[in-house]
Amino acid sequence: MGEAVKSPRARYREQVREEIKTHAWTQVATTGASALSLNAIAKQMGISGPALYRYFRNRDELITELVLDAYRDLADTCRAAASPGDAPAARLAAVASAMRQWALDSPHRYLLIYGTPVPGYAAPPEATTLAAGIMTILLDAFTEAGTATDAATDAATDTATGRVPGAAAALEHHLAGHRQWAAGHPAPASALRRALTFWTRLHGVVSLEVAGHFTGMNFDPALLYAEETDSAITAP
Amino acid sequence: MGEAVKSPRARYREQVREEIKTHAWTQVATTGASALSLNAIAKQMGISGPALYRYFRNRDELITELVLDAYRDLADTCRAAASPGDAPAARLAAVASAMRQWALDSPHRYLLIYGTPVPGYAAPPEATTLAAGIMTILLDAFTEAGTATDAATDAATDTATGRVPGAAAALEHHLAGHRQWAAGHPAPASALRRALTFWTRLHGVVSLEVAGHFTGMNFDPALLYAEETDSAITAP
DNA sequence: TTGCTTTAGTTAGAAGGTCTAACGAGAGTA
DNA sequence: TACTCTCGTTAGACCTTCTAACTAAAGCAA
Repeated sequence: MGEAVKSPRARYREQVREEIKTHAWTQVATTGASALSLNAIAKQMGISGPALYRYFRNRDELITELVLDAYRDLADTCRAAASPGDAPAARLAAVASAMRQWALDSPHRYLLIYGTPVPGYAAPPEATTLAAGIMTILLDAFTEAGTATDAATDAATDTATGRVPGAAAALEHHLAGHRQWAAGHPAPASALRRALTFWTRLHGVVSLEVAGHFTGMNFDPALLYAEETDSAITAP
Repeated sequence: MGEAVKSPRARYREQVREEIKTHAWTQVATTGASALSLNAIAKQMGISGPALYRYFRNRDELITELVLDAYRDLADTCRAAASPGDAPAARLAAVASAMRQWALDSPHRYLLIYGTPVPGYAAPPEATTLAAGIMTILLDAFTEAGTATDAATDAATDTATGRVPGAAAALEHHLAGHRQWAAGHPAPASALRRALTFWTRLHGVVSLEVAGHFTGMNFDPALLYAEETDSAITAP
């Protein structure tokens, strides 16, 4: 509010920081975050290496900034995909599709968030907040979906097949008492469980695909992803 | 065969290579693969840095060796967990449990295989072979399990709920024509699909856990893993 | 306008890394 | 005994991150 008008120096500073981040992103996109070099960025910008340390305390601080940008972008992408008017199942399908596309658009950006954490690095608290924001979209949808189909699901699962009870029930019971991560969301335990498995199942496919573990296997990951999306949305 | 007896020089060489790898593993276990330093290993062994280049052409070759060791160890662990006498569902549960334990025993070793690939690095063909070996265990179990419960599953899925058809059927149809990765295994398409989702679902949970994405969420990943194991084994 | 303060950028350099080149010394082999 | 092969050495090129000390200029205030 009060800081709407900034001093010219602060404006310039902001501008240079953005330019550094832009160069960093192209480097991340091409060689990955582990090969990110402050020296190379400086050379590209026509300044000396140490000059960058006026803008970022060290390499980790720059990477942290990139991680937060990536989280923000992913959260925005998911939010944009979940059209409020659509039915919950359609919203979830759209979010799933958007997430994979976001990952494939820039594999290194995805790996920056979900890949191997860099040695000394610790994710900033804000990252947790942003991750919770994505989770809220899922919790909203599963909560709404759950109340609409609970009756049918209960009827189906009470019959023959041995699904749902055992492990799933145990997990739900546990989550009912460990729901701090839902940040006060009034989702029922079943929605907590389904949102969690939605996340882990899709991440399982995407992360293996992005890391290249499907290359050479010669099948279409999109179909596997579609199947897992479907399973995560329609399974009880 | 003919090379059973080796020259003393070759034996010494083998021995030093092993010692280097041992030091490399402790370094991977503590700081992760990205921080692996040949210089540091040499210092620990009391030799100069360049001496290591007599044994490994470069850093990548050492890492490749570690990756193959990790694959071999994971494959052995899975094989050991799948007792031939047990029922397929029990074997799969044991393999799932062993895989998570293996990952948690040394997160960096898991990430060496399934984490962010290092920039210029390409997995050697032997890695694909070893990965296929693990897959064979799953295909065996799901093939055996499938023939035992197919009738019941068909009956259940023909009824009310909208599961199985759509995406799952499309995936199975696709896999029936793209099964090179199964390396000649006579598994039916449903077993191919279930083995694949077994792999991706469990990897989804473990990789997020190992990368620390559950820390701060304050729930027990073991229960989530148990639920996903159950879903992957008992789902149609 | 003059002068002070703050800051951006510079070069030099320490400490670390991978990796090559050239050389000495010893172990294995003929 | 003499040759060859290979191991380990040092020197050094070329990277990296990051600190220290200095210069120059921009902004601000009297």
